[in-house]
Amino acid sequence: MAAVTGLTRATVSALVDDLISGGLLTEVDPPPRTGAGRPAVGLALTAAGPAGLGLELNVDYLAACVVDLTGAVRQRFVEHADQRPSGAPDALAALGALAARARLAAEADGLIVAGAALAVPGLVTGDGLVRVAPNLGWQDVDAPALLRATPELADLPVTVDNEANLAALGELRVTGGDPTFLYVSGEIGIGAGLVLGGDLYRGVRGWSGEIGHLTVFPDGRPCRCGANGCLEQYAGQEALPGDEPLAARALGIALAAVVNLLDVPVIVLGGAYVPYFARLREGIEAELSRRVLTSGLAPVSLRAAALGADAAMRGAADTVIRAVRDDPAAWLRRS
Amino acid sequence: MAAVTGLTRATVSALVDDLISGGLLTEVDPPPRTGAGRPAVGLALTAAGPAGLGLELNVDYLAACVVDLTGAVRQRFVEHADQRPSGAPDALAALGALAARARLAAEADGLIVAGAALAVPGLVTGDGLVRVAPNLGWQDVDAPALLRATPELADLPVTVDNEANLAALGELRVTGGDPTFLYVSGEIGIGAGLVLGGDLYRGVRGWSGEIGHLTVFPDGRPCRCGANGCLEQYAGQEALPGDEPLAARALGIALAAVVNLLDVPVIVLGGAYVPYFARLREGIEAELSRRVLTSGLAPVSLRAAALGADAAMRGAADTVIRAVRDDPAAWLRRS
DNA sequence: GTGGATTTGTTTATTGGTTGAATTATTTGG
DNA sequence: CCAAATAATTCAACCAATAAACAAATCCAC
Repeated sequence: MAAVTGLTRATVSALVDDLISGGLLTEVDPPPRTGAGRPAVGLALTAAGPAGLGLELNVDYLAACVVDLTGAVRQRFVEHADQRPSGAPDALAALGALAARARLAAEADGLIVAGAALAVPGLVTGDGLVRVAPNLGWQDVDAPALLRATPELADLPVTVDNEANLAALGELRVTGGDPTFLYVSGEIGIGAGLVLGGDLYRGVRGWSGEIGHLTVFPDGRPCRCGANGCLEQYAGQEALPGDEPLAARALGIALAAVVNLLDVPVIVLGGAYVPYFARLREGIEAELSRRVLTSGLAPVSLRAAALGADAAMRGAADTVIRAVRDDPAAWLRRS
Repeated sequence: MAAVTGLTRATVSALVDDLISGGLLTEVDPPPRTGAGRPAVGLALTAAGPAGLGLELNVDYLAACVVDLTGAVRQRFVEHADQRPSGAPDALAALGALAARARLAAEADGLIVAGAALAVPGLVTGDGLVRVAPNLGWQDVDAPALLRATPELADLPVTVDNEANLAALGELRVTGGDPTFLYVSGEIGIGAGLVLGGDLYRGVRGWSGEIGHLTVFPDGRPCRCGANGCLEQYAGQEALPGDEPLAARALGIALAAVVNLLDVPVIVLGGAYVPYFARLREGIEAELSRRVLTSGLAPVSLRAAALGADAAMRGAADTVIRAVRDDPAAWLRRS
């Protein structure tokens, strides 16, 4: 560890001691030997320390999970039900009940839930206000306040973010490899989460990733947003089943724009695109190689998401874990 | 300063002393009084310390300037000549001669040139290799090596970057206000520089900003890149004069894509677009308000660049200055 | 086996940069 | 002219990291 961080061994020892006594690290069996010398002590993130509560409220389901420091899913609850008729207060109360069950089960298991993060399909401001969630029929909903109305969650810090953004983070955690990629989530609408150098790019106001409304055919089909020819009208969950070649062409045109603009080397298709991936791939790649200026220098890599419908809630839980991991001293002060 | 940084006054004094004795700060007249108490000592970046050499090699001109720590342009040389027939070695030798004149004049004036940065219209890798510069006819040119062949520049660290990227940085320096914006440079081709939170986003391989090849009309005019309907074919310097309404529509469609994707609140049009701005504005804004999903929540601000043709070389010089400013201790160790 | 080489981890004194409290300096306002 | 206010410096104390020596635990060669 000293070699990796550039710190001296003495410093690393002191810091590791703090993390062990603070319950963030545990000593485990030593790693396999590599040659002569005293064997190193194995270190691992503890499975019994702080954990993150990941929540998702989507059009047709509620979900809650608890993920520990090692990234393992320790609790998982999903409830399928159309949330559109409920209205925001009832929907968030139902999610609160689910979240409370997940939290209590996790804490009975020795975990300490450090915070919660909520994924919603809509535009969210930095303080958790859901400005618009078209497919839920929401407008200006104070989601953290409604969620904390559940007594068992009243003491938890709650953040809210767009569903595609958090799904992208969930994917990042799993893939490990590429720290820069675009995650495209095909649901009723089409959202995207942009991960640049391992960090989610949210935009100045948190409204980035609205790839569903990129113009593909300027005089094309009218969209419910008021414009014409939006990607969503050709590659959304409703347009997709009938006409995969057109959907692939539209996706390819939109994704080529992203790559030309941002030099993103990897694109991950998630949500409803996963089962269609084999049928879409060739058509998308044809447009990418034709329209991306640098495709001759380095091809764009296209793949299906590794996580399924859990991606957003996993990513949500991960933001909580990540906050602890990025500033463990703050967590130690808190305990 | 202590209040702003959160450091104690004692610490600030010590650091400021170092910067003054190192020749980066000077004491100036005190700021206007605000009430009782001992007046504060005024501090300003010194005009006689390190400076940046900003260079630009473009299709029809060469340019060099020296900018001091305060941001003032202390030397400026421009030479108009078509660079396409010359070839890379001759063009860079001519630019080297111009740069040497600028450097010598600046150093006679008490400045110390800390480094050079070069703007070129092409795709550049992280180590300064120009992979492709289509409008110059260049391919795989080691620009730093060719530039340092000029004896007076042999000792300077040289970086190379895309012209639109550096122009965006130049504009950032001047505007001061918005730390997140897209700069669109209309030349023979169309390039863009993306400034996110005060930092230039270059992409994984440094190939971001190729907005000229965003697809606007998928079955439209053939482009020299091999695709159809690229923005460049409708809003490039050659297509522009005839048909401003079409150009504005094409630009609006492409810029709406950028805003939907990245939530960028400000767009700056530079280069050849500056004289056309009044004629393009209305058409672009119409498309933006129609096609940007969040245009109802917060309108996109559109304006013409403040710097003219000097933007790229000013931005280039600024990268050198910025390196000193961001790590003054490294500069002090060097001297 | 035994001893040297090798690697890991701890101990110790030292360093460098920051803090906090007290002190000095310089102005305004009554 | 004095009190209040603000600015800047001095100096002892502290903290985190360093460097170097030392102790511990293993492999390997003989």
